[in-house]
Amino acid sequence: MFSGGEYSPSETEPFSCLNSVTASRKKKNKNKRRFSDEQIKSLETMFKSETRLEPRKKMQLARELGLQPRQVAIWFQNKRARWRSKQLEGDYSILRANYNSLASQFETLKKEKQALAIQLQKLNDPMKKPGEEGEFSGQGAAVNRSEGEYTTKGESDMNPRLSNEQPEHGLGVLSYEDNSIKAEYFELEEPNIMSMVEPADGSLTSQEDWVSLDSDGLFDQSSSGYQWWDFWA
Amino acid sequence: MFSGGEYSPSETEPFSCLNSVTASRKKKNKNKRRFSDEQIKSLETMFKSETRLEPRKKMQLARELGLQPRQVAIWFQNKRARWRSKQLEGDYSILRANYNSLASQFETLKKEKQALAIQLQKLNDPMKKPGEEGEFSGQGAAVNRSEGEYTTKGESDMNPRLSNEQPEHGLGVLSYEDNSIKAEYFELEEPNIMSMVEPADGSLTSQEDWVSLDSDGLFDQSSSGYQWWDFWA
DNA sequence: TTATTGTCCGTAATTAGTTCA
DNA sequence: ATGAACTAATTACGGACAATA
Repeated sequence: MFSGGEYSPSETEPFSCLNSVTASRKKKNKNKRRFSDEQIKSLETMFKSETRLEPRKKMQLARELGLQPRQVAIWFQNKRARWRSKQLEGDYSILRANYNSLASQFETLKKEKQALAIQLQKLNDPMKKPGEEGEFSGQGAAVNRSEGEYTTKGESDMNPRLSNEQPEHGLGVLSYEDNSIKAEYFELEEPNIMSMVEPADGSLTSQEDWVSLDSDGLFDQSSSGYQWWDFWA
Repeated sequence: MFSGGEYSPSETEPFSCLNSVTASRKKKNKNKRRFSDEQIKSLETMFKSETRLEPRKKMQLARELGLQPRQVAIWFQNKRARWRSKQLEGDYSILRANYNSLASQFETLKKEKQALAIQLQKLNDPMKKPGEEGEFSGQGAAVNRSEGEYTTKGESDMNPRLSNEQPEHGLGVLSYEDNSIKAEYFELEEPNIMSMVEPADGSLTSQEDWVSLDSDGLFDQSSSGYQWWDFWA
């Protein structure tokens, strides 16, 4: 029902200025902004087919919905903005999932490589005692090592190319000083995990006191205190 | 009087209703909205020390700046929101950098493993023709394989744990069917790269026609058309 | 219990700066 | 080079929710 609905400042009044009204009825009324569900639905549908509106359809839509063309235009602008930030959120969780996936693949790959190295060592020199598991430290090109010499503790200088600067934000790419991957990047974000702090909320890291959550360096340099870009933007 | 900044609807008038006013001075004046630089500066400073302020200081600050307490409160809310989304952006680029780093480490690790496998094979049976390079497909626990048996084409079922559901958004974690890492996740986002499509813009993936960018599956399932959560949210 | 207060969220609308036909 | 349309950043509002008095 929501009797209110319309509201529309109409073509003749370019500004709405919904003052007073203050002491509104508790429930209904819907005295001011917030387009009606049908208006929203139409706009949404339109947006799905084209995120930008040609003047043609803008006018038409505005007439149909009883809104000013300006309002339709603004709605589309805001919608695009909202959409972009939603996009970012989605991309983020996908990227995080991919990262976690890759990380565990990395771990198993490392184990496999270790296994191969051990086998190789056994074949190479069956008499050696199995203390430090040996591996290559090579770059993949220098494969044909003579025979028995390994450098212990591989993965040390794996790829030097990562050390280029990151002028973007003064961000320093994190050079993976040790070769353990820090396991899951952020626990895959099931809502149940955050729920200890604040039960009903679907957002990502946001919360009133999320600052206290990642205290053990899960993010390595992000999301803990505040640093670099946050203020002074 | 006070043609300048102030505006403040004052304590007596809870609503502002700034219509007309239209014909404004070109440069100065700053008609309505937009607090003055000093107000902003104070607010910003305050925010830096405490992102949420107790009613005590809210009042004081409001008096100092000639704003309604409500405005101060709202400014802080909005600021917190802006800050969070900035945070997300930062986290995203860090995560992407880490992903790229990990990906290239993964590549070199894979090469190294391959190299070991080849060596092993050579030692194992020097007479065999070097067709399919053999590897383990094992899970890391079953390391001590008898000796000569390899399964060609490793990495197939590397980690089954990734296939748990992702109820969050209906997002399907992307199971890495092939073992090539797709190289750089998104080219490290130097502004110069985007500049082919739209020169001056610092945002992340946003652009009017960014849809045409990742045509070969860089994001695998993100950022190409639109799917799941975007509309119908 | 209900009423108050504070927070976050989604969103409408405004402003300033940029782009383009 | 003027103006229409866009973007990004802001200001502001109302509703949902939680803690509290």
